[in-house]
Amino acid sequence: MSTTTEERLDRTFGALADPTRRAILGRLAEGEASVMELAKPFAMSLPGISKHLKVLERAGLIARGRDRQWRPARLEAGPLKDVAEWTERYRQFWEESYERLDEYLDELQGRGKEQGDGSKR
Amino acid sequence: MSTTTEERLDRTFGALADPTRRAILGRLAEGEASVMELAKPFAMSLPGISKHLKVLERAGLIARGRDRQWRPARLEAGPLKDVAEWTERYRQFWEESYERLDEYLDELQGRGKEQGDGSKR
DNA sequence: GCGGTACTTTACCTTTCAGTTATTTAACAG
DNA sequence: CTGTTAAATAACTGAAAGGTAAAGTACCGC
Repeated sequence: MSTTTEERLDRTFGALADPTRRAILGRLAEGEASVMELAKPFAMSLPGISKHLKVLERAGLIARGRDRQWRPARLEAGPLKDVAEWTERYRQFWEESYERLDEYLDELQGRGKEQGDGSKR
Repeated sequence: MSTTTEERLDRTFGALADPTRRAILGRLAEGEASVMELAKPFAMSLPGISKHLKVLERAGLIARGRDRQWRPARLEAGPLKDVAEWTERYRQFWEESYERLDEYLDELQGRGKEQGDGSKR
């Protein structure tokens, strides 16, 4: 039951795989907000928003407070750090493609005449 | 039809929200591999792996080649760059908590006497 | 062509997900 | 206590996800 890193990433990525939930996080980056406030930009019922908040809460991306009849939500970015760290491992691969693109552009510009090119790898 | 950034992020985060698929990407970071090779570590049928590969391909995270009867997959990290950039916006929020922790530790250690501190925010 | 290897596709099943409306709980204002 | 506002919960629906077994496709070696 001890929620492994893998399970945490599952929930975090799962929570982020929805535009409404990402937009809610975007709003919360500006400060905490009530459910009504969070719902305003969306053509969605309140229970719908409530459900999204529960998903975000389960992923640890938000925490809920209490202010009289309001239950404000606030951003908890811890899981996003895990996402950033997971992603970081692949940085070389997307930077690499720019390197290859640069090479290719060099080739086009100047000495463009190596061979017919059978396979990329 | 023009696949917006939002839709691309949906598919990317969605694809990453599964441990099998993340493990496949991890394997592909070491170089391209056939479906059999990719399937080996998992207790899952070949069609299962095939489906996961299709999800990854739709998200643009892998590309498929052809080498005789094999259809090797290779990593395409472009979408991960988008993830890194999306996440970056929230960096201040997870670093912020460490700052507060640092402050707290400073307070405990040495000059613990700024003010009474009524509310955490 | 035939048999084997490496997949992909199809058809199906079960579980989860995103959304709804209707009902219930909680906190306040008179 | 009554009514109103804020939100959560329940019950339901349709669609998508994740898995399987079985059939189909593509390529190779002989």
